[in-house]
Amino acid sequence: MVDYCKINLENTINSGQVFLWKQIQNNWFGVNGQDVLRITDSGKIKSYAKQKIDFLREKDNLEEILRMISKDKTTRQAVKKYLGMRLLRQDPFQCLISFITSSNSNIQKIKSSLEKMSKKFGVKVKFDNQEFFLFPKPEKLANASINEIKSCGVGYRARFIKEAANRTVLEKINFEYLKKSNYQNAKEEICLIPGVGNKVADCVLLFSLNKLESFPLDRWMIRILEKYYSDKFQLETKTITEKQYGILHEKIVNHFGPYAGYSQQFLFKMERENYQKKWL
DNA sequence: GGTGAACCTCTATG
DNA sequence: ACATAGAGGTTCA
Repeated sequence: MVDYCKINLENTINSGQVFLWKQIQNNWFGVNGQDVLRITDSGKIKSYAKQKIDFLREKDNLEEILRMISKDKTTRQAVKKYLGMRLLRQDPFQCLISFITSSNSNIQKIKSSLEKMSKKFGVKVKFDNQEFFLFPKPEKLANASINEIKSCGVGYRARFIKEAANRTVLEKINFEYLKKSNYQNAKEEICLIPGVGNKVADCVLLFSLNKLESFPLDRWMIRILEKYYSDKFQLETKTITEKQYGILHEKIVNHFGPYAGYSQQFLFKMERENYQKKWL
């Protein structure tokens, strides 16, 4: 087995993609929508709901992708160091709510809010002799009051969460349609949801809707671009406006190619680890 | 079209 | 103890 084939689950889970995962002995357990997954260190998945989903994106041609995104010294280094890290294919609704919750927040707080939300609005299940709370169904959050949602510690984001859930129920957002649609179109659609801007949209597109050219630009990525790519991606304004975000994204895809999202994940992981941030 | 402020909440820092 | 800054952003004026 060539080493790029071997997954590093810990690095994968702790790379800012998912928030409701924990390690129990040699297994990782995580809530994924209306399902709970158990993954062994070697990457074998057991699904509570007996779903067959390619959660670890095992059908991606990693050899080709890693070769294609290794366009410069920085990415080559990041890819080499975190070779076993993968992008995950998450439940779209959970992913959407997670990243609406993430805005102007931090990992610990996002985790705590999502755990509270699952506990309050999700169904309790038993899997492998452990208790889990599934992620709330869209109807449940759509019917909840703003104050009930606020009690999960999400603050002003509560109304965004309710509205996103509501639009999902009413099929104003249709994830299956967005999966089939192209990047630009899917992004425009998803940005119509209040609380969803460029960054949150790109996270949802990359982590749950298979848009591998998404390249979420948050504070960290901007910092990384300034540090390693100041020659390639000159920032034209002080703050990243809607227009600048688009221009920057185009330059990024021109440089990294159609799998730019993978490069983002490696760069992000490397920089975070360099700063030795606690993920918890 | 770009800028700056406000926004919930929690934590780290002084 | 208390104030202030900052955090995987977005919206509004």
